[in-house]
Amino acid sequence: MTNTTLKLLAQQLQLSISTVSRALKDHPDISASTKAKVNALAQSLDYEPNAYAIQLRTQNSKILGVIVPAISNLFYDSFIAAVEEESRNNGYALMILQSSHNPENELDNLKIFRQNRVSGVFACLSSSSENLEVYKRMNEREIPVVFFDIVPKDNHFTKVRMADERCAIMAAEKIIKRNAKKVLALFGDEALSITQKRKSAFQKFMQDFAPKIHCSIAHASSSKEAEAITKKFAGKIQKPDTVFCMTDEILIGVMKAIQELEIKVPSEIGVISISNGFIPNLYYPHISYVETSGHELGKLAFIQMLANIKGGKTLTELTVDAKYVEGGSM
Amino acid sequence: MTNTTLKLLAQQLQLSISTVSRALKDHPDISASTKAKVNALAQSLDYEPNAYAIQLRTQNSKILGVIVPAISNLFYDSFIAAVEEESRNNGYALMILQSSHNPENELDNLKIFRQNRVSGVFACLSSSSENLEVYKRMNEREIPVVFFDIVPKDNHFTKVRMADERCAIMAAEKIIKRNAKKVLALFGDEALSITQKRKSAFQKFMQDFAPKIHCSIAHASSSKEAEAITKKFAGKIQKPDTVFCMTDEILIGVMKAIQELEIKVPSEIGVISISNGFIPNLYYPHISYVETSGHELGKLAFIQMLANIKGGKTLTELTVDAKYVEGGSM
DNA sequence: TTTAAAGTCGCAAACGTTTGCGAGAATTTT
DNA sequence: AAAATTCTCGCAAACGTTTGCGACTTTAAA
Repeated sequence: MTNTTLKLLAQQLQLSISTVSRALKDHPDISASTKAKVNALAQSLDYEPNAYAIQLRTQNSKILGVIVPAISNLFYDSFIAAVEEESRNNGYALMILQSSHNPENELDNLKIFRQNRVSGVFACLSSSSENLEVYKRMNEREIPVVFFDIVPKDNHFTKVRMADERCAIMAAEKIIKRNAKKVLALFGDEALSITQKRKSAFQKFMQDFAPKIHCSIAHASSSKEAEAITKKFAGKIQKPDTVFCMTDEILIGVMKAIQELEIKVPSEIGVISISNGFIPNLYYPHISYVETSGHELGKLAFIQMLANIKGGKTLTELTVDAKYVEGGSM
Repeated sequence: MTNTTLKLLAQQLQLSISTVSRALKDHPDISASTKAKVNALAQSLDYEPNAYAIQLRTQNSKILGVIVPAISNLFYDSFIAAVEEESRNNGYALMILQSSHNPENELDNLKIFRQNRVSGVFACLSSSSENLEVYKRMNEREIPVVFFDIVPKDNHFTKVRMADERCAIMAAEKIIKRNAKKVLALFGDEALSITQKRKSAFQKFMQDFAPKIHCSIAHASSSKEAEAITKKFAGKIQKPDTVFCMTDEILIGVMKAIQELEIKVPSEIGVISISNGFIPNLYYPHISYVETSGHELGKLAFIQMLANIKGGKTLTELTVDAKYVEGGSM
C-alpha cells in the first residue's frame, strides 16, 4: 500500500493540492465546510505528512542529534531520557549516536547529522584532546551545538555541565567534617577537563582548609583500576580512613575492594562519591554522595538548545547545582 | 552560510546537475577527469548530500526507529547500544523514543516514525494489554516491525526475545541443586507476557522435578515492593533459604532487605537472579545469575530487521540463549 | 572512408510539501 | 446598481536529489 499524499486527497476531493494543504493546517483562507471534508478524508485514509518533503521545503528538520560516549551508562542514559522527553514535548525528534569514546566515530556521527540537516546537536566530547574544527564548521552552518558534561575549554561554544568544582568542594567539606586523617581520593581519566576541574578544586580546598589531612591522589579509568588501587592502599601500614570517588565507575571498584577485604563502612573507612545516586543506594549502608543529576542537566541542555535555535547565538556556560545526599557511609 | 548543493557545484564547474550527481557516485558514464574535478570541488566546499532530498526522491529513509519503555534502564540501554552499533555499520541511523510505559506516548512515537518514513521500527510493548492495530497498519505500509523483549502473543509479527522459559528453568535447576527447602520466587508485573512465561516455566519445572520444595510465588513491580515482600517473608517463622529474582529491579529490592536485616549470603540465604550481570556483580559475594544479554538481543534484532527489509516478510520468533554465571550467592 | 559501438554528458520529470500571488465568487458598502 | 471588500480557492515555483532517455563526440571495427 502506498502512502496517501496531498495529491491523492486533492484528487479525491476535486480540490487543488494547495487548498488541501491549507485546510489541514487550519488556514483562514479556507472555508469551514471544505476544511471539514478534507479533514474527514485525511482521517479515513490516515494521511501522514511526509516529513522529508516538509523538511526539504522548509529547511527545518525538527530533529536534534545527540552524541554520547555510550548510551549504556548510568549518567548519560538519564541525560538522554530527559532530553528526549523535553524534545518530544516541543515537537522535536531525537537522533542518538554513540561515539564509543572514539573520535573517529564521533566524526562519522557528525556527518550523519549534517546529512540529516539536524536542527541542532548535543555533544559530549569523546576524547580529551579533541579537534574542534568540525564543531566550528557546524556553527558556521548555523547548526547550534550544545556541549554537555565533557565540554571544550574553548569559549566559542554553548556549554552546560555539572558544577564540578562545587561538587568536589562539597565532598571535601564533608571529609573535613568527618575528621579524616588520611584520605584516598580517586579521580578519573587525567586528560578529561572534568577530572581536572574536580581534582584541582578538591586539592585546593583541602589545602586551604585542612592542610594537615594527608591526601593521596590517584587516577583510575576503570572499575578494575580503582579496585586495584584501593587494595594497594588498604594494604599499607597507614590505611586511609576515608575514600573519595569521583565517579560511579570508581565507586564500584572501590566497593569491590572494600567488600572483599571486609573493611567496615563507615567505622573503618568512610566513603563518599559523586553520582546520580543510583549506585550509591545499592550498597548497605548507602554511600553518601554529592548528587549530579543527568536528568537536570538534560533539561538545562534542552533549554539552551531552544534558546540557540530561536534567539540566535547565546554562548554561555551554565552549570547545574549539586547537593549532598546523606547515606550512611561517612 | 548556506549549504552547498549539487546545483552550486554544477554552476561552478559549468556542468549539469546530473553529471555532478553521477560523478559523485562513481557512475561509469562519467569520465575520470570530470570525476576528479567534481570530487575536488565537493571536497573543498565540503558538500554533504541532503538526506531529505534523497529520501524524498528514493523513498528510502535509511532511518530505523526504536521504541523502548525507558532508555534509562540497564537492559534496554545495552540493547540500544548494540542496535546503534549495528545500524551505523550498515548505513542506518537511529531514532530513539521512549514510551515511559505509557501506551499513549507509544502512539505518538509511532506517529513520528511514520511521518519520518522510517525504514523499520524496533518496538518493545509498553503495556500488557496492547492494541496492536497500529502495528498491523505499519506492516500494511510495508514498514517492518521487529518486536523485542516484551512481544505480542500474536503470530503475525517478527519477534526476538530472551529464551525466557530456559532462563527460568536454568535458575530452577540451580535452586534444586542447592538443596533448597523453602524458596521465595519473586516475579515482575503479572500482566507482562515475559513474566507469565518465566513464571509458568519456573513453576512447572519445580513441580515436576522437586515437588517437595516449598515455593512461595510473589509479584513486585518495583524495587520497593520487592524489598517489602522480602522483609515480610524474612520475618516469618519458616524463613526462605533461597530467593529467586526475575529482574534486576527485584534483585535490588531483595538485596536491600537482606543487607538491612544482615542476613548472610549464601549461608543463611541463597540468591539467584536473571540479569545481564552488571547489578549482580556489584554485591559481595557476587550474585549468581542467568545471563540475558541486551547486547546479544540487539544484534539479533538487527539481523532480523535487515532480513525483513531486504527479503520481504519473514515472520519468526527467535530467542537468544541464556547461560548461567556462577557468583558466590548460591 | 563509412558504419557501428562506446564514451560522455544534459534534459526533464518526479518525489511531497509550502506559499506568494492572482482570480473569480460572494458579500458588503456607498 | 455600481464599487469596494472579503471569502475561497488554484497556479506555479521552489526545496535538492535521482534516473531514464536522448544527443553529441570520440574511438574502434568494417
